[in-house]
Amino acid sequence: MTATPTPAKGLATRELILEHAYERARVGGLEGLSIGTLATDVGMSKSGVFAHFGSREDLQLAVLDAAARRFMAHVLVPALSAPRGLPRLRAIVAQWCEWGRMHTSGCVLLTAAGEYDGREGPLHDAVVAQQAGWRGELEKGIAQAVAAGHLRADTDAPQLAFEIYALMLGLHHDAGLFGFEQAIGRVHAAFERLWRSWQP
Amino acid sequence: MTATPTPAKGLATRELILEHAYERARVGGLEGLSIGTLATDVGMSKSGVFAHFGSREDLQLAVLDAAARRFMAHVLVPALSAPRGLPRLRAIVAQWCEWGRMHTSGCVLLTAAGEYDGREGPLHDAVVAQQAGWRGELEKGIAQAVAAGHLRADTDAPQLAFEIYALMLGLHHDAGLFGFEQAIGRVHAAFERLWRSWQP
DNA sequence: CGTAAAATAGCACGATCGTTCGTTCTATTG
DNA sequence: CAATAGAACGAACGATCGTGCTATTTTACG
Repeated sequence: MTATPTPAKGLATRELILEHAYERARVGGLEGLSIGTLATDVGMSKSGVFAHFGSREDLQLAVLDAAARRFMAHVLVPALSAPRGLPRLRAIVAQWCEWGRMHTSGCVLLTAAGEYDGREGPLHDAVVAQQAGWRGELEKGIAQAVAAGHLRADTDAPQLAFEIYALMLGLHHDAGLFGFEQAIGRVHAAFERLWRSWQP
Repeated sequence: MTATPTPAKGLATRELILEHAYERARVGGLEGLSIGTLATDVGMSKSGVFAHFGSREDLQLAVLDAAARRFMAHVLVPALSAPRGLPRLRAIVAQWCEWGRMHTSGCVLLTAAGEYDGREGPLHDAVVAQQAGWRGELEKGIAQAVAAGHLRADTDAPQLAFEIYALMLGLHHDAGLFGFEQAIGRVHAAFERLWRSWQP
């Protein structure tokens, strides 16, 4: 069926490692990743794991990238099948909430934002680029909703995108500490108020 | 003047260690704290530092507690001199924003929430207790504003407290990644809308 | 001043860290 | 079959980790 275009067979191993690393990073963050424990997870030697990435930092970058791809595939891609404008925006939020439910025990992207927002280096740059890109997607969706007349013409897209993001941060925060069910109720209520306050 | 009731002189050393540890934890989190580097910071031996806390975990708990005390002293205490109700609530938010400006490079309390929300143990419990306590203070302030007629009588205090907290999470997130000045503008705009939507 | 207690230093331990190196195994290719 | 490239292993490295122990120094008190 799906023939591997590149003959690389050991590339599947790399993917397997990233899968385990992703789960580890959800709990302990990218900074908590260690090649030794990771090697035990996948049943390989430390040097075997190490060879796939060349350095711990490159492993962390690969995990961050994998997390971003997962997020986009789970949140943005399904929402694109909803009609442009507010419906798609609502679909994005709905998928995002579902993502939050699946990641109550920790999200790699948000954890990474907290880990590297005060430092320098490739990981910081990657986090900023990832976050800026996602914010841009949000703003694009908002602009489409404005163009479709679903939101007020004078809607401040970056402002609304910020408030949406803030609510999702609140969801993740409260879900992790106080439980998802309570948090998602608050988020839904807040979003209804938010949409209403920007409706034309 | 202020005579030390307990004769402990070396207790000042403990405070000095906590001061350095607090600064370290702002960047690297409580999980990034190491007794070795901390000892170098304060110019002591590892064992000398270690003896003040008995274990790394107790050190982390002490830093977390110190951070909470600092937060309360900087945000809640000054706001208590403002009149009850909405003015005090606004004062809390204002002081909180100022706290956020001072901690653009990382806040121990928020970092800790992200580090331990998916784990078990004393640190998790301490974080939950700290966050629940602060949320309770917010709700108390909201209830007073409702009682004073500054907010609608049917105001859902936990809901409003959640939304306030979410905006502050947004401030910290955006300030760390995209700069404080841009973020604080968005937060101010969002808060004005928020107060208005709950006014009687 | 002398003495008990607290504070700090020094040293060592087992463990783990990221990384390097040389070797072995496997599979593809000519 | 022989040659070659890639993948994984195993051992070792220097460093650092948290944590015990035992001296030694410093402080507080009678």
